[in-house]
Amino acid sequence: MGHEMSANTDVDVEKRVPLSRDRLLRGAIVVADAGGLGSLTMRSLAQELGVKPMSLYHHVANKEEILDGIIDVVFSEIELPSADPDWRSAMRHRAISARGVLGRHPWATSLMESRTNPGHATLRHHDAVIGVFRCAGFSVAMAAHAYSLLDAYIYGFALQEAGLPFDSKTAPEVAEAILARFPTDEYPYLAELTTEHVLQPGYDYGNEFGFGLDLILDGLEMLQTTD
Amino acid sequence: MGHEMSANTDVDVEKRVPLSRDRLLRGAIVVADAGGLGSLTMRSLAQELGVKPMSLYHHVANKEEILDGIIDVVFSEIELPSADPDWRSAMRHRAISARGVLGRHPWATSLMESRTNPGHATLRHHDAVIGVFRCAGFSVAMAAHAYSLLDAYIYGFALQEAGLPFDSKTAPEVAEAILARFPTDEYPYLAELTTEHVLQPGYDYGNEFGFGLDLILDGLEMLQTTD
DNA sequence: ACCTGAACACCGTTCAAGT
DNA sequence: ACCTGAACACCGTTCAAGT
Repeated sequence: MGHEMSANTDVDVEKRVPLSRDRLLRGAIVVADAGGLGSLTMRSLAQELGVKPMSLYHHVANKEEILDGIIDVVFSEIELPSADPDWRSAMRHRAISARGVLGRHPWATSLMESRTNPGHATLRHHDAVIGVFRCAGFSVAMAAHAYSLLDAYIYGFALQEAGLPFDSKTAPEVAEAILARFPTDEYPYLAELTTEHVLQPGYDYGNEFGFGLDLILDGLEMLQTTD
Repeated sequence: MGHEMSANTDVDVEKRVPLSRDRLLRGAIVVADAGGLGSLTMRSLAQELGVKPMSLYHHVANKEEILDGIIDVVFSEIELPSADPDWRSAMRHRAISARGVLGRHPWATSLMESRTNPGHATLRHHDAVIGVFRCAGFSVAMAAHAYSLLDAYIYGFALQEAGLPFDSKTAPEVAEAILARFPTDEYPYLAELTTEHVLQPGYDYGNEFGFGLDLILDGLEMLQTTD
């Protein structure tokens, strides 16, 4: 439905614009956002772009290159950390931006596993983050530790969030359905946590992000001033 | 090669054993471990089991059920946390076990994103972890925070590790190749970190896991005693 | 009850042909 | 230079038929 609408409204505009690598990648992200990574095929992408499947091969060598490309576009959407001397707030800001971007492209996090061909935006992003730590006085080894920890947390949280069977808003209904499916006495702690926490009004799994992020930043701050 | 060997040595034994859901799932994990998730097809799995593709449908409804099933088998391989009153060491032990299991099945972490149908082993595992926190005196909300944080870190680290273009041992050669491909002056901090840290003899990315894990456990310990 | 051959509607990709 | 139709070797899955 949304897919068709986009094709209908844009088709006359897009028709005259010649296909380009950039337009191809943006189209791929639109398709993946709408229907998940499984719905992104050379044929579905071609249709989104108003072109035949074989035309795509004039702008990319194969589908692998598309996947590498859209990951790099996703990275380019994450705000670079500011050169603020306050590394903690720069890192906090950047972590929140990253989580937001990964939340808008739920297919992206799991795709990073198989991509070993980082693009320009990806490398520049990594460089900027490490730079903030180094300028704040972290040793090289400590910057590596900090970066590994922070990004593991961000990606892992995004992965968990993407895996939730509900969108944070409609949690209650679904949690209740899951709870009903398994015997409460077999998983007592899970049942307790679900009823007393997840099913409480106003619960939003997304809020858990800040807790972990601040705990990690606190720990890094302590190690740095102690060092 | 390894695939063929397994088929050759086991085919006579496996032939007489009737196909079962259990044997099917174990076979699927063998195939995915050997060639990645992309190599796991109904046809390749059937061949591994010495059977025709259509026979599989007698034991599972479809491929989705296989994916749900192997994720649950992977969860069952992770050691449950001991009922040790020392929650910190129980959690540390369990985190290391989880990371090891995910490292042996690199395809598993990214698969968790799309699985919204947790099996028995998965639920029991979650229940046991939450139980350790509750028994150690964590509030329900605090147990939820702690679990979300720890698992985000574990999954995220496993995802990063799976995405490395090298296995930890052969890091130097590959890192050098990557470094050569991009201009050092464009990514100065990345270059510095690579040459002065990653390329040092004895570097193993896997060692970063302990740093983050201990920082997180320290933070949780402090919050708990303060509370 | 368990297995299977043939067939269907899909994939990514190649190749030779069109403008 | 850019696009494409037909074809190839694959997918997951259905259905009717075998033992």
